[in-house]
Amino acid sequence: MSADRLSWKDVRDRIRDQILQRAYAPGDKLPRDADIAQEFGCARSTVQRAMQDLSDSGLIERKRKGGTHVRADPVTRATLDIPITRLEVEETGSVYGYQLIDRQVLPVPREIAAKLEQVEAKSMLRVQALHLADHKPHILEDRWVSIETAPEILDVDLSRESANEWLVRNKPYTRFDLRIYAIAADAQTARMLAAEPGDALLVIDRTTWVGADPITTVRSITIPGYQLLTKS
Amino acid sequence: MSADRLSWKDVRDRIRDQILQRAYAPGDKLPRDADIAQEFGCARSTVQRAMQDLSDSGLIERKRKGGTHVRADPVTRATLDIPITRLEVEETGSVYGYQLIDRQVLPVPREIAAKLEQVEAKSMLRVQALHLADHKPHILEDRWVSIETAPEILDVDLSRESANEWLVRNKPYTRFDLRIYAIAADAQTARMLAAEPGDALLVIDRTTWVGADPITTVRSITIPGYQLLTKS
DNA sequence: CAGTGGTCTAGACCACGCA
DNA sequence: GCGTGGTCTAGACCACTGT
Repeated sequence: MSADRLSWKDVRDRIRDQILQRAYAPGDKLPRDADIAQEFGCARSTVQRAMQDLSDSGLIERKRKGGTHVRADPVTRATLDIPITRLEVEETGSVYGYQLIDRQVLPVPREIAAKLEQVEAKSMLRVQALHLADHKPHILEDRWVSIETAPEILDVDLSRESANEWLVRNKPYTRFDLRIYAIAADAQTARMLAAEPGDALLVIDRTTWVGADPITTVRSITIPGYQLLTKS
Repeated sequence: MSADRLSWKDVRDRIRDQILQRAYAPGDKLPRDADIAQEFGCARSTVQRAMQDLSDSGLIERKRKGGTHVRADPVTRATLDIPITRLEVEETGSVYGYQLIDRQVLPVPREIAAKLEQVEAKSMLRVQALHLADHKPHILEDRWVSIETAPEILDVDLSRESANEWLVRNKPYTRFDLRIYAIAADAQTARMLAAEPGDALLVIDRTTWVGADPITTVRSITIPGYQLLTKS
């Protein structure tokens, strides 16, 4: 009934338990991988795999020559999945809808250029759109798309397909930046989202690059009551 | 000048580039690991390591027998690190401060019990406290701590050490839940945070368990303008 | 049943970083 | 320098799951 071989998850769980039970306190040094492997009777690479997982989850810190230590300053490390808005809506069983509000090629304001880490401010495509769930407002997005990096966006019929979806499917990025904050709805935003002026709204700013080239920066304003949940 | 051996990161980058350049489109099937290994002239486990990374970052999906596919519904997957509040403040170069507002053993409201996934509502320790940065309000926390799971909390001098810090250092969890949303400041909250009533505030709810036993649930209300940033 | 990813092993060498 | 984690290899077997 008992496994005669240890999997890396078994090793991980045993080490984690030892840490939770204070056999090793925060800041303490753990034995070398090789010693742990010998103690557990498994290969060193199995211990290595377990340690990698514990390190990823923020429980321990590993350094060459320095060894493995229990983190002295524990962090809560969470994973946030931000799907395409359409899928997010459909996953709750709601009907997804989409409205293009505005689409213009405009000179880029200074603060948008800064977000994209661009020195010279050229013209970009600005797209404002509303995502609907069950025919009611869900997320209002205000987006700038680089025409240099993604010229094809000019040929996309953005009244049919959201820039969100087109970009995610057609312009993969290599790097991105997310920031999350709260704003109070102004009169115009409130009208668009069918909210009251002054309502507190969660906002998600996302900027993406491919290499050093900026693709897009978007400010997604959610309806009152919207919550972000972590996966694990 | 050139590495004669491929590292798993090299393999990952080459595969990622092929995906970015549409050699494989969303939904497409990639070759078997063994074939890729042969093509690249490396061991299969090296390809496996690369694939694991791409899978973790949400670019591909892998199934036994099913093979490896480029994700048809790309997600933005971010990592969120939430440190101890004191360290978060000190990292910005500010002076950290802390004030205990209230500490009482109270019967648990129904909605708090629900958050903790508890059926019977027993008494818990409720702690309200304010974290300061440079002597100004920073985060207001409203916390419930399970006396059954963490009885030692009753002996901690919470006017000196924050429950946040004590718990993180002394009650490691095995599971947690995070939710992030926005609220408008009510009169009392505004007063505590030196904000204006109606200000939009970012709120982080965190609940932790060890096994099936609840440890604590906390609602952290941040000052106006607070931003959450992702790590990568 | 059979194909594919997941894991384990044993051994080797490398790279980083502290002394 | 030298100790420790990081990685690579080659091969084997396992486990899941589609056909």
